[in-house]
Amino acid sequence: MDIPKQYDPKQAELHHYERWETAGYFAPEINKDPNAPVFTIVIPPPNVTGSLHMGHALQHTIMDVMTRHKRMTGYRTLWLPGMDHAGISTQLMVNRELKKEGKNRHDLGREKFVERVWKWKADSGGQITVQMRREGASVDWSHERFTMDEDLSRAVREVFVRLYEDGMIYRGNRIVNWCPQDQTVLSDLEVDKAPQAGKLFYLQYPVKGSDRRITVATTRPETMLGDTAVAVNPNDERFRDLVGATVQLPLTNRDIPVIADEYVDMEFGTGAVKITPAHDPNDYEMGLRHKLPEVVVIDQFAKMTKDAGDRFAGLDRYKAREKVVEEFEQVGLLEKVIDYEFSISRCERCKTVIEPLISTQWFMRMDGLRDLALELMSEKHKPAFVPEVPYERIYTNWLENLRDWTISRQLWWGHQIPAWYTKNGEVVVARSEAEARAKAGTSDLIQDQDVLDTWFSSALWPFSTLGWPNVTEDLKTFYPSSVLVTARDIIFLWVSRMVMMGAKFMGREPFDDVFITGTILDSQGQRMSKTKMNGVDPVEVFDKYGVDATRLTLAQVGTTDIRWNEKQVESYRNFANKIWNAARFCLLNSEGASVDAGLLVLGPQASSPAPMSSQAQVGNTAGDVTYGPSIHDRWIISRLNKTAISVNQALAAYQFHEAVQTLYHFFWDDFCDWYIELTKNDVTGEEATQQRNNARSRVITVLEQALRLLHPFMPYITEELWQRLPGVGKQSLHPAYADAEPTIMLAAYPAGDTSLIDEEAEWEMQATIDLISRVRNIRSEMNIKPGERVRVLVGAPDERLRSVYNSAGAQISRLVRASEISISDRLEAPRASARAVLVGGAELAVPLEGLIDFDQERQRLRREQEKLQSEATKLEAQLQNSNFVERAPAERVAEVRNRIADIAQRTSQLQQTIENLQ
RNA sequence: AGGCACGUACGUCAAUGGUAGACGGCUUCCCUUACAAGGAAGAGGUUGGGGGUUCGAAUCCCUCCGUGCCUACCA
Repeated sequence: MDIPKQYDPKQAELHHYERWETAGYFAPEINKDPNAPVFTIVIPPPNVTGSLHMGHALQHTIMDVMTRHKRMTGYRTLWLPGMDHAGISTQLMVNRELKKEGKNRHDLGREKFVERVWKWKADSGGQITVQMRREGASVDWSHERFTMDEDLSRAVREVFVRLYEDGMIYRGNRIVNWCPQDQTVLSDLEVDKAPQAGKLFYLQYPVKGSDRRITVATTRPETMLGDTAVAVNPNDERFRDLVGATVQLPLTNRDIPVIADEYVDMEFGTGAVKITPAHDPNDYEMGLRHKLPEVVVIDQFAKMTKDAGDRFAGLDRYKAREKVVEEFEQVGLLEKVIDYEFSISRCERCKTVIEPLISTQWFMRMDGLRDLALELMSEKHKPAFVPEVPYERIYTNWLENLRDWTISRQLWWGHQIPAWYTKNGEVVVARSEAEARAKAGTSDLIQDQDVLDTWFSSALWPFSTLGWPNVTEDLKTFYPSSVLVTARDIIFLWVSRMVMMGAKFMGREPFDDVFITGTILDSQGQRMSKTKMNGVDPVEVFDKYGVDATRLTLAQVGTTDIRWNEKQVESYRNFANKIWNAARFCLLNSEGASVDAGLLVLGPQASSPAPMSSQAQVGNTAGDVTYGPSIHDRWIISRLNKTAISVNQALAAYQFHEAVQTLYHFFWDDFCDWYIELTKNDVTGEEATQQRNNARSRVITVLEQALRLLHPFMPYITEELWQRLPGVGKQSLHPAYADAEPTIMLAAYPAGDTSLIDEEAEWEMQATIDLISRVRNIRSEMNIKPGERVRVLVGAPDERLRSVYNSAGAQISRLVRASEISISDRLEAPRASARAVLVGGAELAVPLEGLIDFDQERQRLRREQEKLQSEATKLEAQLQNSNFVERAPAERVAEVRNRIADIAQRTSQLQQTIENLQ
């Protein structure tokens, strides 16, 4: 058999995915057990414009680990993929294309433009679906959905109509975030706020009928043209007499009142605020309170209107700012200008500065929906956030302070609002134009030109993708989903809205749990972003280290923020190579052997022979009777079962880091470093004896179980190797998948069996490991050449220990390169020996005639003694404390006493040894 | 401004209130017939500072210092 010495991830990544996909292994229908429990995840739909970034790779890895684990455990699993139409992003993308052709969307007109977007999607959208296949994501592509699919669009219209009929959607005039570039309204969540250096202008307004002036401070002088009041705090002594007065608004011929409002902060600026209800959200609110007129001086293109006055009309807002300041200076009303840093709002997509404008938009009333979500949390504790702290509170606090949601957008790409207007301006909301005509009693209707916020359709994702409003089999089977995996920055934008919509239209939460992943930062601790150019491309990492190594790195990120560290991936690349070579060893020694779970049951309870390796436990048939199992055989089975139990527990608790660590150490430390080494003598025998073949079968069976355990994390290498193992086949599959062709992804996940945990074997094995480590330590410290053989003398008063050492004698000799090993009840060794103290009062000596430096040896032993002594000192101090002895659990106190006794024995043995060296 | 996290080895991160660990890096030795992407043996910590609760604190409480995130507002 020809197996390369190095694992080549690309080779393994080439074929398996396609086979899994075309064979239908990802689809829930592959599971033939009618009573199988169900596990569902809906993917957070990436933007159709997007390509894979680290955040996706992280989320997908975690979702895939869970899905593959559940699938192997026998669940009917659905991981539903799809994409979001991403209104603004996509429209921008196509706009840019048009620009290159010297056109804009208005040249095409709405219909042609939308066609063009669909064409763009067909040609170059959905890069990410290719990358997801590379990742190994076991999503069911037959369930792939797009938020603009006809079915999903129908769900959108249905929800809109029902909410409208319930009075929860309304049309109104409000101040909104307006993007002058994209020509659309934006929700608060689509606006980026960032501090920026600017200036604060102090403007003086003359008070009528007096020679006083009142000074207001502003960062946006151009808006003064639309001022309709000056506000002061009612408790402010400085302005008390001015409340009710009239001021002459400079550069205009308007008179405006001085009003009093609690909102005004006396400490800030001059304590007097100019009020521009049409161009500032807070002023707008105040305007409503005081019934102030709204003078619109800036239009939707951020240019000044004619109401700004003839001199300003048509000017860009920043030009107008300069001119206003200039004119104030000329008339001597500019008091001062100071440098001032304030935060400025920009469009999240195009980065243009937002202009607050009053405009007619559609809104969703959130109070009722909010209450439904809060009720789910308080009464059913759904959804359960992982980690619960701090996300549950962040989520509920936000809900409690929720404002109405602006749902209309002035875009062409998206779900056009299902509202029609008659000639008389009547509004008809309907599921279709036909229904609208019937309702209105006329066919002379014009549909609202706006589309819905992209997040409107995303909010329906957990049920719209399953066929709602039809009550389909999918909907009945897979709703609610089991867990949502996402990043923390869309808890409000998306998670909360799905919960509200799920509660409203499905009557229950859309998912049981919400797993919030950590954030992957760059090596400087900065967030990765396109603008900073500090992102790491997951595909490049795949190419360099392999998908499996990258997945392992990402899986252990879990919920904590971490700095990206390529060294970690490299280390898991090495781990993959270790797996490869362990398998290589097994395969090179596999003649006459076969995977057989029966060989793994070696305990006294081994019972009837019934080969059922597909059972989700590590075998259950009679073991090797002819040639009794060795300690290391019993030991590795114990370790394997402990590992399986621990990994299952960790996964159930979303402890991915724990699961990865457990698997890593089981495979590398227990299986490779000890088990393979200890079993090598038997496995590499020249003669094809039953004993050799059993040993071969056993090691290959342990390997097979380990590959299953690793599969959810490392799908490619495990499948690649598993396919090569002798003895795997249909019988390896979980019973629910009995019809499928053999694949590790449908094999039964080892559950672990507590009855196969063998503490006795673990203790005995530990004694052996201890002995080997001691001899190696001596070799190393005494600078004994690797090729040089040593004699090992062991004295063990305990009979059990002697038998342990005896039975492992050959392996020990091999691993410490001993020429001979002699075990007796009392150590008798030449004076010129290096010595060590072992467990249970046993001692060890390595005769080093002519090699030993007595001084050096004494020092080595004293260091050993000191280590023990300092530990003993601490423990004794604990025992001195009567409170500890009285109050700590008896078990704990006993532990300390035992340890002290053990140390005392070792110390005195060491003392003896040192004295004998004199 | 308010709120919330975090601070552990040189680096990145673990650790139900019970002897602080892993990986990488570092030192020494070894291309020993699965693997040098490897093997063996080591060094490295008063868990940011101070105080408290407790028999016992990395862990719980207070405080200071440092870092990050979120929310609101900054006229």
